[in-house]
Amino acid sequence: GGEDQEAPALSQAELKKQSMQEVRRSLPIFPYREDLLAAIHEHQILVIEGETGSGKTTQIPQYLLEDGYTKGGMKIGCTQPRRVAAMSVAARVAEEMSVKLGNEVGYSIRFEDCTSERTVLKYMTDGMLLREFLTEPDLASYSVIIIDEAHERTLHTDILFGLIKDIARFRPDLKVLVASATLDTERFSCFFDDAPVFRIPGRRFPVDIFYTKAPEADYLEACVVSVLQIHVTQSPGDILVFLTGQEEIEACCELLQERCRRLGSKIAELLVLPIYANLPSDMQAKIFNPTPPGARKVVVATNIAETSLTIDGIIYVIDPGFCKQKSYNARTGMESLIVTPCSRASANQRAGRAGRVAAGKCFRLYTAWAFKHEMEETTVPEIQRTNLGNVVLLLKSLGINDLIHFDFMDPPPHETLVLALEQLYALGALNHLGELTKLGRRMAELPVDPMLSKMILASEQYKCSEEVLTIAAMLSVNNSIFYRPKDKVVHADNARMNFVVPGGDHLVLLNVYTQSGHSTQWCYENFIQFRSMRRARDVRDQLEGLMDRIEVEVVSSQEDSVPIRRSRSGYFYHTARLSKGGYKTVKHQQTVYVHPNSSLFEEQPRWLIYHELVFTTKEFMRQVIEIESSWLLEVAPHYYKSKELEDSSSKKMPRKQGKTKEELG
DNA sequence: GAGCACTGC
Repeated sequence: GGEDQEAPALSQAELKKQSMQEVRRSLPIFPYREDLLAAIHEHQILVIEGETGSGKTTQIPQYLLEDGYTKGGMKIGCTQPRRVAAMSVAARVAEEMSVKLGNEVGYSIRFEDCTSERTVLKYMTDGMLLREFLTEPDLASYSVIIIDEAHERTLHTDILFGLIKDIARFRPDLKVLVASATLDTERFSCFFDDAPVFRIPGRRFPVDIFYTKAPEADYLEACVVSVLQIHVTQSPGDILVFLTGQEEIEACCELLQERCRRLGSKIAELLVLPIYANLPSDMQAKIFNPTPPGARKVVVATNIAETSLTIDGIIYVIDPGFCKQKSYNARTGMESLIVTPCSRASANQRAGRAGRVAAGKCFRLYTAWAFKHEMEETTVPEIQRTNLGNVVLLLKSLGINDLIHFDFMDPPPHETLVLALEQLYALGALNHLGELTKLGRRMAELPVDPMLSKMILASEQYKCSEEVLTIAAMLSVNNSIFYRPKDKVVHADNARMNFVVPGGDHLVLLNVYTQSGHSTQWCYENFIQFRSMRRARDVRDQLEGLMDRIEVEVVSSQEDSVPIRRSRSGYFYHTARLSKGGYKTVKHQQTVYVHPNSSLFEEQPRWLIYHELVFTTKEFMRQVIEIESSWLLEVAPHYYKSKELEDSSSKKMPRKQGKTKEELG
């Protein structure tokens, strides 16, 4: 001993805290801290234009907290379009504040609430905040709401715009921040009654953009050639190629591998890696492995690499300028997924992926003229491309009766709203005045499409809610449950055949779920997508948890499929009858076909109900179940005239059947 | 006999 100790050395934790504060102070947003707080103090609504890497998402809530906006336990809420972002940003902020995640800083996403009584900084998905309106219509527990990534214009964000603008009028103490990338901030400002725009620069490297001199006839081939050219002529750095879907990506990867094989040792090693959302996780993870020295990595991706994930080391981007986009035709109720030219905003986002670590280059496989004249400025917002049944039900249950005049930033097509209202009326969720019924109120509690929630509520009377909950969960998993890799098509189809039971696809799905071991091993052996099964189980658990609140008893019909199929007739809007060559929808006499993947593809029953109508090569009904036409009159006498249900192809049908119309009134 | 962009409650 005997040594004089001066001030005690800083502990590990304190050192870490200090360096973290240094990082915070080095962010581009830091010099703007005081001005930003002053602007927020002065204005109720502020649009914040901040590029990626400015630090706005992690810092602004902390600045507000430091400035006293959480006094008295008031919360600061910040929405994100994606679950992963909400989780990871919350974790980062908790670390910066040296608190345990879930205490002062937390997040809330579907299936997972990581918040507590103490939580004052709450990150959440935009859909989650939308649901919160149901329990707290004025958001009274919040002092600030931040809508982040507003430029993405997700369906939920767009609805939030209208609702928040409305409550801001009678809650002058509520601060609203709309944060967006450099895009369209004027439009946001205009929508929010000329709210001022506060600009924060980002930290990005320059990206040189190159166009082709003439349009490319075959963009897949052009991609392959460009990759090889970059590989041979350009300095080190990985390549990111944007294609539209799995099939294209597989084809591109195969072509690249084949040409590299042919060139052999004449060129350096090229690692070719595909990435798309449906790719099994272990294969997805490969894109993040560091590139070995001397080699080059090329990642061939869908739009997933545009926003959802970032790959380090990308210096070169190849952009053919196309993407797959969903659209919805409200006149026919049909969805389609079509390859379309992407927007200029999307093209710029793609190019930006080349400038995250160093200066980069983007090769656009179209002409500068096409960029300027043939591409739309921004992508059509989701609200204008989708079925709105769910959203309309939610807004109705928030007491918004006049949806036609709701303050949408970009209103959906009139027909989409009308069809949604019509269907809700037909389901009994709305009365003839367009007001929510008791049934509608119960339906709104369930986070599924109205026709699925109707099915769940109908199952009560047929005593088969246990089974119907499972079917609803399986149907709301939009991906195919069945895994069908190209090289094992026969095995996969055999595995699938093992699950087939009579009655229709819904019963097959029920069978898969019932037999499922839910383990990765079981799924792998049975050619079932593990991720889809896990999701179905999560959805089912959530729905089952809500049954108490809507007063539905969870009971099983055991082996009997009739009650299950009867519950399904809640889907009477989606009825089709066999007619020569295919089917005709009962309501619009539209010609449609059973999807070849359906278990009823060969049986062709006289009457069936389909889950969805999708246009690909033909008008296909996906997920169909056999029913009896008499059930339809039972569940929807107000909707069907018995004449429509007469079976003209059957000579056995007695003519007096038509009288039931009068009998049913 | 066809085929699955991406999110989210």
